[in-house]
Amino acid sequence: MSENPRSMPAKTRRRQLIKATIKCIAKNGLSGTTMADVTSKAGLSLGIVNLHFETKEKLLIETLRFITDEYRNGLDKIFFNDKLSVEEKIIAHVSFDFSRAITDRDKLAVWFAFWGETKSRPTYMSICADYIDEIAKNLTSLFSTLKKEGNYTLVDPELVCICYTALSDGLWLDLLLTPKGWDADDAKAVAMHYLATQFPNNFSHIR
Amino acid sequence: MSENPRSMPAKTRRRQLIKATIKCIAKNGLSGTTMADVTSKAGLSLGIVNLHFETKEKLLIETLRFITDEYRNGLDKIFFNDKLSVEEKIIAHVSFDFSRAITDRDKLAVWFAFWGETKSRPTYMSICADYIDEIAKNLTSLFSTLKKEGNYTLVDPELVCICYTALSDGLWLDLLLTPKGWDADDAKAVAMHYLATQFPNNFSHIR
DNA sequence: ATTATAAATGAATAACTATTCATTCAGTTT
DNA sequence: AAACTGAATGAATAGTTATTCATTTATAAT
Repeated sequence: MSENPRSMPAKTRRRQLIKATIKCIAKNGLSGTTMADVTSKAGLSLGIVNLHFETKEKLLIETLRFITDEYRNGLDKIFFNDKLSVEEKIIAHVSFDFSRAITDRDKLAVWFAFWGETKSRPTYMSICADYIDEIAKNLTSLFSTLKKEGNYTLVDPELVCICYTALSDGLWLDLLLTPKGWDADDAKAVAMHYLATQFPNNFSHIR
Repeated sequence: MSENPRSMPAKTRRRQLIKATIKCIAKNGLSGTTMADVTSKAGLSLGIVNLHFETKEKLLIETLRFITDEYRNGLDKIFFNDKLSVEEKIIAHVSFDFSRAITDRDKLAVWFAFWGETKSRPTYMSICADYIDEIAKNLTSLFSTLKKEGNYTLVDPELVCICYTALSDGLWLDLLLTPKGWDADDAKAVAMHYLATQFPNNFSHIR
């Protein structure tokens, strides 16, 4: 237990507990996750969650926020990277969506656990609504720019953004539910296949 | 309470309880649904769930099966309808996916409640795995036939099936989460937009 | 009309789990 | 080294909820 000295900075402990919570949610679901589970998985004592998060509900919300921030920050780094062309940004966006960090089963389970639990949906929406909107705007503007640059006169950037977003949600669900014989690279190929229908000169034949 | 005579056929009571369960899951989530909630929503007494379903878990499973069967049966009627052309069958499939009966918010909430709850996922998979596979096979064969009939040499029917299925899953999630300004007809239009990219001679300009 | 059968009830029980807080302990200051 | 500080512990508490089952009630059979 050299990993667990008696005393640690609060941030470290909080992160340690959030990591344990992600694993517990993935194994037992939101409501199946007990304080005893989380703390024992973290190798700590039962009372420590209340010390650092006050309530179970707040621990769960912070766990969602952790994953949410990770996703938003990853995409922001791509959107605001001046060294990338529009085409490269879109490819980077898709690669990120189906990267190891995002398609990690435990983390996917947390997303869908919150989406499936109506009780926490209002809270979820208030956490996510803004950044979902921001991501949609950014992605739409990328499609819009590529439309101009590539003379794709028939493309509807907003529609493509909605379709791509729904498609990736559905592919994440597949990755979560499907036990074997299907991985993040396969899912990414499906997403690229759709983009190739809209921007054939940019995305066809890309593996 | 003329709706609730003291004694009723078991099937009627079971269906009555399942209907109430769907509403409760939509309002409070899987684990937030209590026996007291369900029975009072059904206007019956607390003990009746145990009488008809033995346990809460079995009631939840039967509720999932009810919705599952409804979906499968609806699609089967389309697939095995000899009077429809392949094109008509595909359109009917999409129309069904985004029909009132399927995009009912309460029912969508039940789907995602189960997908989000890892604990019941093995049970869920055993209920759904077979028919999911069957639906995929049927849909793929429709795309395959349309490819031949329409001389769409570049289309990959299996890929289109996977992509359409993921897309509709994602659109259902949007319908569940998005509060306003977006309905089943909008979602259907997105799905048709994708099919039009693959079979432009059949599905373009269809509202 | 009387008895038999099955459905339905809901108070009582048993099990589970979030939360509290008095106590313990490690590291720091004086 | 003695006193202090705050992080960490975990037994005890309080609240919730699935499940049981003795009793009640409606319907069917004789």
